Amino acid sequence: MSASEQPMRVLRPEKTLRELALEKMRDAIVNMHFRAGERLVERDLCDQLGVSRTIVREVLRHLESEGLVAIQQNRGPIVAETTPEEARQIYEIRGVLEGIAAKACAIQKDPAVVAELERILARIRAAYAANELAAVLSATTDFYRTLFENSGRHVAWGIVNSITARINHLRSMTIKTPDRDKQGPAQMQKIIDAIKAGDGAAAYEAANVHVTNAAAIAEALLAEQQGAKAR
Amino acid sequence: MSASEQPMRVLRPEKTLRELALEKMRDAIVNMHFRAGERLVERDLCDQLGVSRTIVREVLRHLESEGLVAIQQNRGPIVAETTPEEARQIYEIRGVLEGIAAKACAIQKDPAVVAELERILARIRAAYAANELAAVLSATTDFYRTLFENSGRHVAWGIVNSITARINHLRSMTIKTPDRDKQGPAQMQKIIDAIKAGDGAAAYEAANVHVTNAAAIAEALLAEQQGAKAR
DNA sequence: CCGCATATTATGGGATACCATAATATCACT
DNA sequence: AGTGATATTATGGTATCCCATAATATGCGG
Repeated sequence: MSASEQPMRVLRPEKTLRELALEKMRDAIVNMHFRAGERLVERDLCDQLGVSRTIVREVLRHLESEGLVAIQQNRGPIVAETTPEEARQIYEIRGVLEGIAAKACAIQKDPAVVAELERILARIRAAYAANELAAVLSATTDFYRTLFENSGRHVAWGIVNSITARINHLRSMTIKTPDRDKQGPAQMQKIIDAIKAGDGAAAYEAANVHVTNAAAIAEALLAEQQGAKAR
Repeated sequence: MSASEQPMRVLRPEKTLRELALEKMRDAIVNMHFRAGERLVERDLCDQLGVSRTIVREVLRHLESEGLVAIQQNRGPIVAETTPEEARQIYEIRGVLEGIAAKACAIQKDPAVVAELERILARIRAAYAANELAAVLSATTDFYRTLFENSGRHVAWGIVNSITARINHLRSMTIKTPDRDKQGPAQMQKIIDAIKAGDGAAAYEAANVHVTNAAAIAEALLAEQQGAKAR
């Protein structure tokens, strides 16, 4: 059969308007094109996105369930503010979830995955060296995605992805921290080493340490901000 | 002051129609008033819920983001089916999240929380004895809610709550299993004991074991079903 | 000029009616 | 029987309504 290799399916990427609007809005919020706490007036968003109010409302509801938008009684949606305490909780959750993904990878011990992770880590180091912080962030996301998807942890990846969006501003701050360009990659290397060794417990630990470390940096930065404000 | 104790606030539970519809729909799906995979025709739901299509659409979108509804290209929403593999992942996630909540409780070691947990566990035992399975489920949910909320893990509780909805049918099956009426409460007692002793690691382990056990039972039941179908 | 009551406006919550299109079902013809 | 044309159903999406309420502006009496 000529079609046995390539299943010849006619795929259609045709996303709905709603999905496009959702991505645009999520992107806008995550990249802070709105101030935290800013009101999101439905009719204004209709103009800005060029879609009807129906769509805007569906999108806002969706983002609410992701925690990026908060809807207050009779006042409508605003950009959700993530408190330091919530950020702490989010880092804690990421710590254990990334831990189990890393552990699962270690147990599988797939050389292809190890190679992929090493390629991505090289990209991260290069991005740090070139001081391209956006590239650091996206490559780091790739690193974790690889961990999750290759161990079949799709549900967990969905959760991590969703909650990480709420602390994106902290992520971009932590990677700018002095020495993080060495510490971060070093910790990720440990994850890879543990996977290569097939050591599940060590992989869990290494992934957990990496997140816990980022959490500590973020907490320090927030405390500093708080201090500066009180001054 | 006569009003000092009871702050005399005129609270308004005034939920929006949308929220009411959302709860009704979620309830209907979780309690399997729809078959898995069944199409959810918007206009029909309008009639059944007595609300406009606007609301129904927002609700369906919301439930999609919770994973209870799946929306397929140009065919509209259907009741999402949770595969055995997804169920496995969900149990794994619950295992670690309930673990960290239990651990946090153990570190706090609050006698009031311990007392509360023991009250709830007594209710669970009573419900098992009376063979009131719905009461077992709701009390078990209370047990875990107590663990999460009293350790301030609100974000994690939200996640657990949401993913647990997707395996509700398995939950009601596992608690019917022979011996689960003894094993389950015994494992929960271990969690309480560890908290009482302030032993974080033991509390994590006990909570994790409880969930892992439920997962194993569910997996066995699913395998059995599969076998029966193939017969 | 201040305090209060009263418009006014902005906006959300919700409902309808409508259109275009895709998927499906029906049917008629050869 | 199988092909093609047609009708039906339902989604994706839009445009407007209406009403209730929160915030703001306005105005008036002292």
